[in-house]
Amino acid sequence: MTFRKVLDIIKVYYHGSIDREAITIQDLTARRVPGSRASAREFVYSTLRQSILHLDLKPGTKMSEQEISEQFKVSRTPVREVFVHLNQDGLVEIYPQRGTYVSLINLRALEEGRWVREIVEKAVIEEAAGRLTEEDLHKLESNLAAQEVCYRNKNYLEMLGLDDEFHGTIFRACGKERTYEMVKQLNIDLYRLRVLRLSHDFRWDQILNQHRQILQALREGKGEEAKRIMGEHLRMVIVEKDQLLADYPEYFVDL
Amino acid sequence: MTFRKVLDIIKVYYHGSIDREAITIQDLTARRVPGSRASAREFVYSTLRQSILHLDLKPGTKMSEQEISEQFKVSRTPVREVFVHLNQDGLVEIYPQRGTYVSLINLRALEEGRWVREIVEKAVIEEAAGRLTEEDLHKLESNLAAQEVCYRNKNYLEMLGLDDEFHGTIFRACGKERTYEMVKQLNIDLYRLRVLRLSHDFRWDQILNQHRQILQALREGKGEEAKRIMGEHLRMVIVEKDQLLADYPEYFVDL
DNA sequence: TCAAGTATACTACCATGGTAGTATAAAAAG
DNA sequence: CTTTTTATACTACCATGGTAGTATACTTGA
Repeated sequence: MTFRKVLDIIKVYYHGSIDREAITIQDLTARRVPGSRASAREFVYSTLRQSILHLDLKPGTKMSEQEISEQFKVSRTPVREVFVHLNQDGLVEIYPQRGTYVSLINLRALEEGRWVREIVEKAVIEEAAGRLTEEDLHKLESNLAAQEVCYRNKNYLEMLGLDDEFHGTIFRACGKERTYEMVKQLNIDLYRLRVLRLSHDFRWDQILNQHRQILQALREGKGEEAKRIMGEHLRMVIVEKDQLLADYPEYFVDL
Repeated sequence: MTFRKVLDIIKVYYHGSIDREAITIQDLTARRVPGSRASAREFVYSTLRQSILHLDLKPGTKMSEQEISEQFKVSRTPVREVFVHLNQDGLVEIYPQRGTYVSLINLRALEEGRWVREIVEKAVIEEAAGRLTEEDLHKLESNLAAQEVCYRNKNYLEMLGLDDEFHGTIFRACGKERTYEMVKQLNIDLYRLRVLRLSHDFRWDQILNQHRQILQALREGKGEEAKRIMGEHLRMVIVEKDQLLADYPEYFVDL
């Protein structure tokens, strides 16, 4: 259980040029982007969150206050606050006086998340059809262009992020940003699963194609068709419980 | 939106019309059992959460670490952790080095919450129809009986809780507990609004009646009818923006 | 009278030490 | 060898002191 990957991410965040030993709070705050007040808490939170979502921290990994605070060169107080936050996200489990662990991927939650996502995305896309502004459509087009580049370069992790952004843009265009955040929250385990199977379990060409069709239907104001394609699109994520439990038994829980 | 802008809004209304002496949590803390296993953090969290939801702490009220920790007789550390938690719930806004305030009720979020709730509840009730076990139906019946008692006693706050429980039971029966939590989270401001208008703005008799009809339709497996009634039921909560802003200008924000 | 600068009293943020509870392994008893 | 007891090394939890940043009242200067 090493945190080397986490440290790599820290370096990337801070322009990749900071000596690991030299990272202090002062450095972090000194390099903050004007307008964004990066507190230690926020920094540790966003870093750890991403590490968990990208499976740099595997499900089940132990994360002690002590160890994390040493790695991040901050005290245990902000780390504890981050744990509370991540616990609410469902990304870590806190066992008092025993330890804090990265949550296992919950297969039941996976199914439920997909169910609600299909319900909500279908409703949203129906609202979106014909209502999107030119700017919205342009944003979606740019996103698709980026997706194509990622597809050609087989940069699937970034493609996953763009996928999320594609759907998020549609929600935002309808004034449903909070809804999108909630759906994303419910599908947080699905996200980890998709990262886990990035290279071998996805038909990225089909996904890309469906995105194109959705955009086309939206542009033409064909709500029903967009809804239909979206349904197919979301049902593509097949969760083979038995296979997953066989391949990665230590990552999953089913309750 | 800048912090400053929000602060100005709060400042004006806070000094203008909110009685500082009304912010007392002493009564609630009396319920803490000394031998209880609940951690200080959990106790403070659940107490404050309920206080905010029940409007014992009005929107816009200042809540300093110092003050809260003294009232709860705990240190500032767990209080800070609670603030992080409440902040994620959307119940408080933290302005670093400035203060922490009970969130204003967001009228946009209100509309969005109602929208997604109607979408999801309709889908759930369709799944529920004909699938509920005898135990589920019995639970719903007991709930309705309790609602009738509350109605006769004009105990509307408890009735509101039973209302939530009624809907929650249906979700749980379908294995959609997490979805329910999400919907509740998105409707957290609606809850506060309902508490605010408890006595004068609701037709509790109609609500009770609709609950009865929903249960009946569920028992008979009439999914379509249950769905229709649920739609009416949820659309009953009318949000008159202008009226609200006129009556309680200091409680709301619209962005 | 009024604007600009200063002093003071706050705030949330972070570091650190101590504590009760828990798991593990060694030692003792059967 | 097995079970029980004890010792030790952890854990998250909480209390407390100090700090940088912010707002406000006060003083100063025109």
